Amino acid sequence: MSSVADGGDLTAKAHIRNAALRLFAERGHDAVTVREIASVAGVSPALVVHHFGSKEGLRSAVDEYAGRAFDALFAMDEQELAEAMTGDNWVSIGELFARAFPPGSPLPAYLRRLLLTNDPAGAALFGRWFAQTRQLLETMNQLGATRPSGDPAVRAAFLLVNDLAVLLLRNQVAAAIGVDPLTPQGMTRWAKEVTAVYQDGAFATSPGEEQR
Amino acid sequence: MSSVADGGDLTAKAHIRNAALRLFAERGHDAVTVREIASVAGVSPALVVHHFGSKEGLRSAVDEYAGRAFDALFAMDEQELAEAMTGDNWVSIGELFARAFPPGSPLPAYLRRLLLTNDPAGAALFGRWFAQTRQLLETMNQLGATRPSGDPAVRAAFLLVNDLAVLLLRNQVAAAIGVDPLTPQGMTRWAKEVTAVYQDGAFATSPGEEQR
DNA sequence: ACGGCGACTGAACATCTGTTTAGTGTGCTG
DNA sequence: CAGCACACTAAACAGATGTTCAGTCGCCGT
Repeated sequence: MSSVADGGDLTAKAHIRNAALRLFAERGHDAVTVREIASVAGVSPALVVHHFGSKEGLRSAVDEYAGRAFDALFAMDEQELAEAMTGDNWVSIGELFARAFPPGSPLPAYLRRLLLTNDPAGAALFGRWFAQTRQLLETMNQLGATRPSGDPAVRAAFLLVNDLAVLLLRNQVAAAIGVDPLTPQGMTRWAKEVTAVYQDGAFATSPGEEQR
Repeated sequence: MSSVADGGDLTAKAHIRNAALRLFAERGHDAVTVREIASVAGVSPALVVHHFGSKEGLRSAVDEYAGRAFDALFAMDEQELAEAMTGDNWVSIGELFARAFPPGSPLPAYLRRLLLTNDPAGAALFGRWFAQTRQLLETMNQLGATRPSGDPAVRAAFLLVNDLAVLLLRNQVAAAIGVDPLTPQGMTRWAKEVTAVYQDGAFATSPGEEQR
């Protein structure tokens, strides 16, 4: 769990996994060499294949490890979550991330790789999150906390994808608005706008136009 | 412009650029070899470095080419665009893409790579789009088409990022809702929900107050 | 016809890649 | 203590990688 004390009492295998996670997240799987991972982990290249069979084995081990960490974010009681989300209090995935991981964690960046390199691990993760979002909205709907939608699947995908966008484009957003949206300050600024739009909309309902 | 007749009267240099664009978009810069690009383009590996100096040179040539194509999407008259966007008619970036590029175009996937890797080309592109989105909202605001926001920068980033998310997560979204959101059918389904949320919000206004 | 020039190629080169092999030390178990 | 399993390493290997080199071909102006 902790990534602050990387020189702690971790096993060499864990060191390798952590080094690979960080390097994969920063530069992508193919741009990172086994020798590099081994060097960062402070071991010999031969040891990483000894422990993980191959570079591909290491990759899937990291995928599984990261996937487990991500799923833990969503593993809260859904009913409780739905009740906490009354109207003006949308808990975004970004907030869950910032709450669970230390500031310098490579996990957000790894999620980006996972989702954008269309590998099966990312697809599976997205599928699970989509199902959970959809169910969450259904529950909130029954609580009267949401406006009903004519297309619940697309509505859920839209909200999920919007949340993920902040994670995926974190760096670009930070450069644009001047503050990292995953820091506390950035998050409150971001959340205020998200809440405003999700509550009242962004467009003026035009005076003469028809109301749907 | 045209990518339909790839075997047409294009110069070999253009063939190489196109092949690289497609392969880079599909599998990432580092996972593609010069020999592979040459093979797809039907030329020798030596020719690609003859024309582009190095693999890195080819990469930046492709970046520039793609960036030009992307910017062309936004190069419409802003005032006109703002007026077209009255309330229930938000023209998303995804729609601009689908309107400009043929279905099988590698450009959406390349945009994903561009924004995913933190290379300067992607950052510059996002910066330009952010500025344009912000100005568009400002214009729409003056036309009374939008609800004013307390934080225009974040509002613009939020809307831009939401649009981009559909492009970035296109495959996952397609798997989740059962239709590619960049096809006409997918776009109308998606746009309907986006419009609904942007117009009326997604949450019920606080319980006990004003149910529709 | 000729000379030059640029597109284009096959083969070679040095380097880097993931992986293998053979081996060293170390701690645990009988 | 003997035996053994396991973490770990240095060195080497085969193949792939980006790039270079020497040279061929075909076109175009003179």
